[in-house]
Amino acid sequence: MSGIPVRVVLADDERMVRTALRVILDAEEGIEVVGEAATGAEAVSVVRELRPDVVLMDVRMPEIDGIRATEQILATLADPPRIVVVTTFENDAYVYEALRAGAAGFLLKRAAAEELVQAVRLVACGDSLLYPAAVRTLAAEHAARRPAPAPPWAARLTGREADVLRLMAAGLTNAEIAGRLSVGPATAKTHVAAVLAKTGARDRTQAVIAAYTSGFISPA
Amino acid sequence: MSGIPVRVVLADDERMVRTALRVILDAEEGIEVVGEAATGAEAVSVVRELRPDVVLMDVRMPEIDGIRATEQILATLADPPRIVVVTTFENDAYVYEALRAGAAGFLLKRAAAEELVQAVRLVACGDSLLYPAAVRTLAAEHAARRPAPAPPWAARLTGREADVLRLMAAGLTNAEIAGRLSVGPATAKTHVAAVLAKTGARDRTQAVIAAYTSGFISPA
DNA sequence: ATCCGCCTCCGCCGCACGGGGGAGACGGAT
DNA sequence: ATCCGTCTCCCCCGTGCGGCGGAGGCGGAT
Repeated sequence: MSGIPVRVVLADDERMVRTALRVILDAEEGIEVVGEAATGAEAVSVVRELRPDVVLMDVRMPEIDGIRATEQILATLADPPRIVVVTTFENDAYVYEALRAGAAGFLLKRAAAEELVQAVRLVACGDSLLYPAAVRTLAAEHAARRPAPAPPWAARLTGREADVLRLMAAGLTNAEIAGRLSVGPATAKTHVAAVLAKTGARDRTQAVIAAYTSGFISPA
Repeated sequence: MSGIPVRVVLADDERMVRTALRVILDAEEGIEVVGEAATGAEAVSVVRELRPDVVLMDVRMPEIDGIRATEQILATLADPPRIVVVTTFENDAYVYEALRAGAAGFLLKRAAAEELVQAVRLVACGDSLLYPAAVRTLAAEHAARRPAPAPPWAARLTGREADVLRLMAAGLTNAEIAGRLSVGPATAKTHVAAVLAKTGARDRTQAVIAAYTSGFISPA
């Protein structure tokens, strides 16, 4: 490292913010702020011209917001810079939008100067991402979805009943379920009735809903 | 910062890895490796005794793996250290498990020394998380789930029909839907029929399935 | 040998459901 | 003034569905 400095472009509609960031970053060894932009459109052209290593991109900007600017930069440039999206609010929607747009990192404006510097260094040298507490939410959300809220009745279902519930959740009628399982229609009905009783569902629709909401089957 | 050094504990079953990490980290200003552990159980007791700021935890270890060790540390200690999980493989399952266990960060063993150092500094100074490319997957997964696979019929549903579909997906019968919307049963039936036609569903169950799988309503 | 859980089937019955029509009222679009 | 989409409601009809009870076979547990 530190052979050639990390070249950074700042994109923010407020001059003061840009100045503050520039002061912080220019004071650092191996980091050089090479350009600024006040709008999303300007950011795109500046980046296209200067080809920086890292872009600090504000989300809220006139003309084109940071998200779209990020999309455009990543879509139109070969070997694009790593883009760190900067925002004031820890708004989930922005985080996800930024990630979807292809941002390499995400940073809050209230982040400490150290965090800012490390963020720039980090995204510059690796394919790593930097994150504020928002990731906790993302991760927790994902984690919460994984082990499922534990369906209490799932364990009580017999193997055959589980099969039937899966087929019910696929939208099959009793007759179709019977055909698929190579059993008589009466048998299918019996299993369905058992599933309804064990899931506490009033009808097959509620049973299917329970199957989805409990994670017994995934929407995918 | 740099007032008091960041105190780090290394947990990895291979001595060579521990040594390598120690060499890298000890060379850094403001970072001090204060302890090592070769097993998950050992990691728990060492951390309990030394109270470090950061723990670099290998996932694959004898007796207790890194994930469980992380869980135990976070569950039993007040003011626990920030734990960075280190692994060789970019295995998604490990990432999610680690996050679920409460790890503050995630790092690949093939990460550059710089990344390692910055990871330690980062988790030590803020509530920030550090990430390798695996986050891309996580984020992409989340992003992919957000805008939904675009339900083509959703736009074709009228406001009332959308209401009805939501109530259908809640497990209500036609009569109940009518009551909830303060309309006659016949009207509810009409709307239901329209929903079935537009979603291409054969019966209400299939319509509800479509609502779930298309993201029209969320399992949560 | 006995019990119990699971799977397999059988009837009967009531009803909500879904298909196929038609119809009136309101509002916005042109 | 006319059309069209939406919401509202009505009829009939067939049937799949769900509730009820009963039955036989088969395997494991004790």
